[in-house]
Amino acid sequence: MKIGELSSATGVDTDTIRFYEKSGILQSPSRQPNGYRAYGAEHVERLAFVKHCRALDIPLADVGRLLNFTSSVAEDCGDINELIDEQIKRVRARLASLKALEKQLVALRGRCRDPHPVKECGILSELVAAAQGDSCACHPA
Amino acid sequence: MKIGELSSATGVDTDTIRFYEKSGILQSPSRQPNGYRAYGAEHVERLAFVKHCRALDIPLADVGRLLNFTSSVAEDCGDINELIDEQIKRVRARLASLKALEKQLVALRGRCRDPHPVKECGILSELVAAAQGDSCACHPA
DNA sequence: TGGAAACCTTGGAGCCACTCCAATGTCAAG
DNA sequence: CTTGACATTGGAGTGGCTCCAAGGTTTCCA
Repeated sequence: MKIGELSSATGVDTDTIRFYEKSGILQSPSRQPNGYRAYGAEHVERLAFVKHCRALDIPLADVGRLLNFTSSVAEDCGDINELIDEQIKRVRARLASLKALEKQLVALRGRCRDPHPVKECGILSELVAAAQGDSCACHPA
Repeated sequence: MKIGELSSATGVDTDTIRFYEKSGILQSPSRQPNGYRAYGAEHVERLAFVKHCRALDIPLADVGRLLNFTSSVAEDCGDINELIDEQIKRVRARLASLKALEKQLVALRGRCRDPHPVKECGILSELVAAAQGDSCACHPA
């Protein structure tokens, strides 16, 4: 199985596959006589695992740790729980800050309903006012 | 005003200030005889503007465009509205995908309530199953 | 006055997870 | 025999910083 075939089997770009290999997430496959990478079913599975984890936005370093777990004989999976819990925490923190951000942007946008001369643009004057230390619609006290 | 003073006046790191200068967001200030950067009130204001925009997660390139608007004589501010609207769109798209992601992670986490042997870990078997093409708790059909 | 600590300078590397590119080599179809 | 699709490598670019090393300058305190 060549890299392009692995790519279309998994939906992961060839560049990304090579990148994963270089960063140690995927083991280097054996080579065909012409130098082409030769993959097997186990690579498809491993790469699909990585892809699924990345779809969950799990950092590559943590994906590597999970891959180790799959072949480890560790006593219990407390570390796995912890890893996922941390991921949930990260996502929730980002969600909270994005929600706040959306509010701020909508408030800012509300300062300027229709196009008019730049000098009268509420958005720009909000931003300038904020820069001058005044209170602003987007970041109310 | 030295770079450290500008930094504490605005709460922007000195490295970041130099980075902004290098990327053309802030103009190069004049220099003191000893080579130190010499800033004035206008720099404080401009940098505070940038900081505020960045707090709104507006990309640096767009911040640059906004800075141009503040000193431009453009006819109307339609471009500004558009820029902010795009930013809102980006934030909302990211919000939606993060919400989905949170659901998926929580579902995944639910597969493993308490620590137990790795072989029985619901999280890991979910991820492996997903990698094998089976349906998974985190990405239901 | 001396010496330490705190500042400043530059250039460059590192972060994350890719993504794109150029130059070159290999192979299958028509 | 050519064309096109694939493969290889190494390296640069993305965004927005952040950190570092190796040096120069200034400030503070005993």
